[in-house]
Amino acid sequence: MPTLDEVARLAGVSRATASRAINGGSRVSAKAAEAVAEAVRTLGYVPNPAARSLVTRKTETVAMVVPESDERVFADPFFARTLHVVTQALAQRDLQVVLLIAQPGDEMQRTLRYLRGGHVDGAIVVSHHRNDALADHLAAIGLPAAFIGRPLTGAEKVFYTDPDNIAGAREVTNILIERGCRRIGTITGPVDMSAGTDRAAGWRSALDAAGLATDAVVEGDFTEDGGEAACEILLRDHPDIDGLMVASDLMAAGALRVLDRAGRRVPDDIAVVGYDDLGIAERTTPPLTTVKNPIGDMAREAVRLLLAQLDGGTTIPRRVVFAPELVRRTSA
Amino acid sequence: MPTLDEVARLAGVSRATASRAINGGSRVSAKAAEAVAEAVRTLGYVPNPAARSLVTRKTETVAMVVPESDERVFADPFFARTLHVVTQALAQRDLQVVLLIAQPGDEMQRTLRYLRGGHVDGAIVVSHHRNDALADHLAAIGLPAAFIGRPLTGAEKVFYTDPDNIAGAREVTNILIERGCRRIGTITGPVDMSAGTDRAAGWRSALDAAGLATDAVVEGDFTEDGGEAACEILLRDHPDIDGLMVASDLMAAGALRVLDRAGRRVPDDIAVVGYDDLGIAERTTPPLTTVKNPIGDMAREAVRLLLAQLDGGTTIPRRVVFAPELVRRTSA
DNA sequence: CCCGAGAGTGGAAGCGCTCTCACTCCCCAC
DNA sequence: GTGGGGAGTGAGAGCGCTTCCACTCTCGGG
Repeated sequence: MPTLDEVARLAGVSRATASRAINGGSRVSAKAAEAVAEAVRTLGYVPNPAARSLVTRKTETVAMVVPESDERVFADPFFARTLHVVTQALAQRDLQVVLLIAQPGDEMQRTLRYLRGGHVDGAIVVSHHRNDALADHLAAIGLPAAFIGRPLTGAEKVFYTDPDNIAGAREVTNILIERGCRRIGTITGPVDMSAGTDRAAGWRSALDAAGLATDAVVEGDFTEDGGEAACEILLRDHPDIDGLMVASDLMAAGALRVLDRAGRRVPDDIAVVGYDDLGIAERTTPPLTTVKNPIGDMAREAVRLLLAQLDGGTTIPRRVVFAPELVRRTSA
Repeated sequence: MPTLDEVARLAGVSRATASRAINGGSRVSAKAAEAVAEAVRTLGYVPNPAARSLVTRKTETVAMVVPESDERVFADPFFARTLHVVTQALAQRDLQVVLLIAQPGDEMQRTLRYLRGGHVDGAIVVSHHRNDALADHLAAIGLPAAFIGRPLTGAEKVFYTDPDNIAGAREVTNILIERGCRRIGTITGPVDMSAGTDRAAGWRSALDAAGLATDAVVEGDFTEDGGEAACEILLRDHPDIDGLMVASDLMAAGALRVLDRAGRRVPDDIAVVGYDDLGIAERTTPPLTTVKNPIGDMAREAVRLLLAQLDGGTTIPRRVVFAPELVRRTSA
């Protein structure tokens, strides 16, 4: 592997000039720049990133942290879409993305050590839970970071983007109320995630405003099987429900299967609404009325928040909240 | 950030001893080792990876290269499973995985520069195509690598694992022949991938042996929509087919939808077999008879091949081929 | 009692790069 | 003519670490 020294020698300049020529080239004569470029070409020189980052203290790498089981990461279109957008957005700045999938426990310790070790310049965190305490940890490490989805603890210490889940859930529940449902249940997300608690809160707020009962609640886990199981419990304990707000389309798909098996027609016997609108909602039978989760926008904004920190601008945490958008189909 | 120097000073030893104590600890007295460990703990010392890899010439990082559009990467369970297994296997050796998704073109150039730049110790390549010429490129760079799936060019220069696609396709096609199909078509994979050409070759070989016509061929692209489109063409051009071998379950799922719409009963009017058995095959209607693609084994083996190179053992290319395994369901 | 082996240690070189600083030009305004 | 300033350059320090080498010290065997 050729070094900068050899490039400089071949180009007939000093190592300092060669370095300047390679990085941006300001304060370098056209002649010198050309000679260096030529030398780089003939030698096939590629800068050694370790040496470079040893002195610049930059790695040009960003971690995408997903404190979740790998099965879920790939089963849920949410992650795919997020990773896609994040990767694209960071690639424009020539930043590499390292995907860190780590559940709480040993793996998480390894991940934190990795983040603390200076392997990356910053982190994007997605699908975090209360007990991973990532916001606190990252704030303690002092690593620039942006969260997608509001952390349940330590939110005030970090940058994050969040959909207005409370408003979204309230509005979509109102669709059920307006169409005449009087006994409305919900399958929530995990209560250790803000998307879980907020959407449940929105559901409750809509029912409270309408003077309806809020006891038909089962916690789900954002998976299809979990939605199925939750729906079975719900039907058993509250057989009279005529409306159902499910906190994610994936869970709703599972719930629809259960309703179908139970012989309940949707939306006639029971109207169902979901949440997310990431492709699944239009493929269920019947297609789901749902709320759009603007993950593309959120991911892009999270990248922007991260870059703002990397560029040395802000260090005072900022947050960006996205308004919900209803998508009406035939399930309610 | 504390440095090794500070650790050494606090422990009352030299930097050299502190370094030895931290890495393995051979040739270090128990007393010194304990003092260093204590100092590391109180200082919260984490080694600087850039400095370390500058001298060791190791990065403890492995790239997983996927020359494919990001949509496909996440739509196809093949990648999820592969990435999962690779990540798990490498984590046991404390190796980080960097996911590089890059289609031919500019992105590919960036990726190659990244690989050449010494950011990673090795690479696992999956879903490569003829024109990306990755085997040639990686061999030229001299980077330790292992391919999952035989490269169509340069296969002799690299380590790879491969399922025996020809045998698998032949055997699954024989199921169609044995059940009495006489007009058997195929939807192939992309012909610029070995999985595409090999499975088509296996299909052809089975038909040749049985003395049947091999003209009902349409090329697909390993996506669900592509399978749908290919099946429509096939039905239009060869309305008399009574058997269909599809080169992937995902495409077969699309084909089944087309057959359903066309009013053809499966398997009575037309028997269908797929390939891969990664979860989709059991969820289609009817469930697919298919061939198991042992991607877990292949991925693990690829990691083993890579580690063999990293550990300085072999440099003479080796390959491991996996025998096919039929999975009988109701579609044929 | 001495010598050699081996364990443990520290000094110092050096990995490949960036960047500060001091220097030399050269040009232009006065 | 002279002085000031900007453009271009190179010497050299130093980023934090590993590792070679030389050294000391402790034993056990002859």
